[in-house]
Order: sequence, then C-alpha cells, then structure tokens
Amino acid sequence: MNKPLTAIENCSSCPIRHRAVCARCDDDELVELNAIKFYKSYSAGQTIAMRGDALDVVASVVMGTATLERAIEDGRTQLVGLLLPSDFIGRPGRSTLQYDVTAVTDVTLCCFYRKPFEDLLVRIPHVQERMLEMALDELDAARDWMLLLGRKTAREKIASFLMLIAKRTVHPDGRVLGDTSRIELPISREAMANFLGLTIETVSRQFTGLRKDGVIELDGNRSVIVPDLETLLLESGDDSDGGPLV
Amino acid sequence: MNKPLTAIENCSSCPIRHRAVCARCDDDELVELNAIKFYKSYSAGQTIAMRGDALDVVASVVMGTATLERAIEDGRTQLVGLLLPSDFIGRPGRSTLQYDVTAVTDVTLCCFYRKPFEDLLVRIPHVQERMLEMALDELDAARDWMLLLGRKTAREKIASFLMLIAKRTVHPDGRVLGDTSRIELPISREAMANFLGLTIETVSRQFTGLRKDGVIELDGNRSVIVPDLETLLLESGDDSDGGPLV
DNA sequence: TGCGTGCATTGACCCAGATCAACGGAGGGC
DNA sequence: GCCCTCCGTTGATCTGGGTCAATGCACGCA
Repeated sequence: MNKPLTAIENCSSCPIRHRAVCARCDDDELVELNAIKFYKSYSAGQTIAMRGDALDVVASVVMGTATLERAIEDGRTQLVGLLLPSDFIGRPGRSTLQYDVTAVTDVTLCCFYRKPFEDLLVRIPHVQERMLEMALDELDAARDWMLLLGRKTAREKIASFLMLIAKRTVHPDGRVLGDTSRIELPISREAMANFLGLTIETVSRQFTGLRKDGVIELDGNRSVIVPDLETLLLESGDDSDGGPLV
Repeated sequence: MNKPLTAIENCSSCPIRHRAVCARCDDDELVELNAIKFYKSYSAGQTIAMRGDALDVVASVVMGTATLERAIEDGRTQLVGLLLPSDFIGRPGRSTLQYDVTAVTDVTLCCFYRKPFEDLLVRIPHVQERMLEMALDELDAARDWMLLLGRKTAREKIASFLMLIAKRTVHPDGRVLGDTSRIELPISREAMANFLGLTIETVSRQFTGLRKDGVIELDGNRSVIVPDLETLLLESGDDSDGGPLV
C-alpha cells in the first residue's frame, strides 16, 4: 500500500507518531491527519502566540523549546509549561489561548487546523483517547510542579529542575537518562527563575552552591555535568518510588 | 419511554449530568452508565485513598469537600486539588493513584467501576470528549494555581483563594456569585495553608490584616463576609479580563 | 463546673530568598 | 583592535514570611 505518507512518516518527533497517538492509526487515518497538517518555524525569542489570541490551530513541538507563560501586569511572570519536542500546544474545544507562548530556541511546530482536528477526534476514538491521556499526564506534571512551587527550597527546586530535564532528554542514540550525565539546559537563567518561582540571582547562587558542594559541575552556561545522579536526586527532595515519571 | 433512570436522574451533582457530559446521552446510554455506578459515603477526616493505592474506580463528588494532596516525607504537604461537588477523581487509563485523597467534610461520591467506564468511553465519543474537556479545564486551573504559588504574595494568595471559593460556590437558589457576599470556607486554616504554600500562622495573620483593612469581615472561623467583591478582586493580583473562570 | 483537646490567633525573633548594585566575560558589529 | 550589549555571577543589605512559643476560644465530656 503506497499512500503518500512521507511527510507524516518523517515527522518522527510529532506526538501523533512519537508519543504513539497514531501507533494505532491505519493508513487511511494517517492520510487524513496528513491532509490537515503543516509545519511552521519560529526563531529564538519570537512570540508564537499571546494570551487572548484566537487560536485556530493546535500543534505539537517537533524541534526546539518553547515556553508557556502567565504574567501579572506588574511584570511578575510564571512559567506554566515547558514545551519540549513531542509536547502539545492548544486545546481542542477552546478557541482562545490562555497563555503566552514563546520560542526560546528556534522552534518547528507541526500544526493542525483546529476545526478539522476536532472533527477527526470524534471520528477516531483512539486519537481522542490519546489526547485525554496526554492531558492527564500534563495534569500530573502540573501537580508535581505545584508541590515544587509551594513547598520546596531554592536548592531543591534547582535539583528537581535538573532531574526533570535529565529525565525528559532523549539522547541521539535514543537512550533516556544514559550514563552520560551531562544535562543541556534548554532555557536561560531568567526562564529557570520564572519556572521555579525564584529570582535569577537565587538561581545563580544555587548553581554555585551545588557546584561548590560537588553535586554538579558547570560547563559554560547551558551545560551541567552530574557526577552522580543519585546525589542530585537526594537534593531534589523527591521521594518518588523511582517509578517512571516521563 | 420508561426506563429505570431514577437513580442517575437524581444524581444532580454528578458531573455526568451536572457538568453536561450526559446532556447528550440518550436513554440507552444512561442505562449503561447507571449499570456501572454506585454511591459511597465518607465521613469528615476520613482517608478516601492513598498514593500508590490500586484504583479500580473513578468517581465524581456529589456532596461535600475532599482534597488531593502530595507530601514529602519530612511532613511538608501541598494540596494539589480541591474537590468540590461535580469534580472528578481518578483517571481513566491509569490504575494507581498519584495522590492522597481525604474527605474534609462528609463526602458522597458517585463511583464508576474503572474498566467498564473506560470501555464506555470508547463506545460513546461525547463522554470521552467531555472527559477531555474536564481534564483541560483542570489543567488551566492548575496553571493559574502555579502562578499563585510561584509569584503571589501571602495577601494576594488569600484574596485569590477567597475569590476562587466565591466563584465556585453555587448558592441554594442556583446563583453563582450572588449579591450575598458571604463566603463559606470549605477547609480549615491548615488546609488553606497547604493549598497556598503558606503556614497556618501566615494565613491567620493575613485574614487579620484583611479584616483590619476593611476588605473582609469574619463570622466565626469558616465564614467570611465580603462587603465589596471588587476590592477583594483587586487584592488578589488577578488581571483576568473578568471573563468566566470556573 | 471544670477540664481536656483541637483549632485559631497573636507576639517575638530569625532566616531564606528578594532587592539593589557592581562586576565579568562572551560574542558581534564595525 | 574597540566598544557595546546581553547574560550571568557575586556582594551587601533588607524583608516577607517562617519558626517557636504563648494564649484564646469553642466544644464535648465527666
């Protein structure tokens, strides 16, 4: 069966394949998805969408890093989502965006027109099911994040963040959490501060503190080497049973 | 058509009706739902379920208030969900619970056996759709909550919490946010502290402060009178465009 | 009527992290 | 080469909210 699936086949980071929404799609369904999808790129620093914008597409991150932010007028800003490859933006069933979306590196999105995507969800139950699963996973992540924001110390917040990035990083060879204990930070100190509910000065001081205590080594501003991940985990205040966290 | 729908018809606070999942269910579908559902009650203070418990039911709150909590071993606790009537507990597709669920008042749940409920989701797309919508609403709420935890002052946190409860309260006559500006607090000072990432002492001091400044009046420990909701809204630090939040 | 227990309030003090300010180093344009 | 800008680090100081401790108050129970 040779149908024109190349574009979507090649979209290996697209959640529709990568996170297995469509592991169960048959060829006809893939063609349908393919028909309503297009790619769009943004350069680092660019605003992808702003709170209140009408949103007639949903999208998934193929490449790069974007952030979801909520701000108060006086400038205080809280990051409420970190969008890495395979993460989903937008919500079927709501037409305006609640948050500011910004590209922090160059970003490529795989977009779907919202209306036909919604129609498709009704027709193909297992895609709908996958959307629900993704939303609930995000909800769990948001709740862990709430524990971090409400109850953890600055040092624990930094350690937790490093563990989070380490766990989410997929190495070129496909491994996750490999013995290469190098963590590439996808965001700036400022974005980290907004992620963790801290100031950039405190973030910086905690990095210095962890370095002086031998928990981490710094290699430039965006690269952290962790001699022993177990030590870092202890610092994070997480008592998770070691189960898979995503 | 006289089918035995009385039980589910009477379950007016059940989200399956109340939040309109099944506004679109036909009689046969209601019978199906009815077949896998049962009620369960808990008394105030009782643990409904603990983190790690196997979870073979999903449920919605019919009456009372329950909390979803995440704790670290040293005792620090963060409330990650406040479950009021019509809220949903549990997630289709995952068998173990991530959080502690506690009844803070007497609680009645409308429970569905998870497996048949999941089967039903696949068969009845608009219920699946409603589940997704509810999950995404919760996600939005969680993100606003993250802004509160990460960036708001103690006073703003208290004011935001009061606004949240006011907005979610449905008065006996069906009105929401009526001119009766009395807010009944569903939880103790301790639970509020764990909700807001504060200590009970700080919660208490902020209540006193708001009272001394004439923003609120206290009537016992569980009842707050707000002369002017607009003033309270200003204190909350929310710049929401006044749109419906819920 | 007094006592115990569990919440809430208040006071005194302290400290983690914010704030304000100076400095350093890596590009990048010319 | 030089300068400029952006980002991160470090230092000095301040303060909001935490900590520790005492007190108040309502309710149940004997």
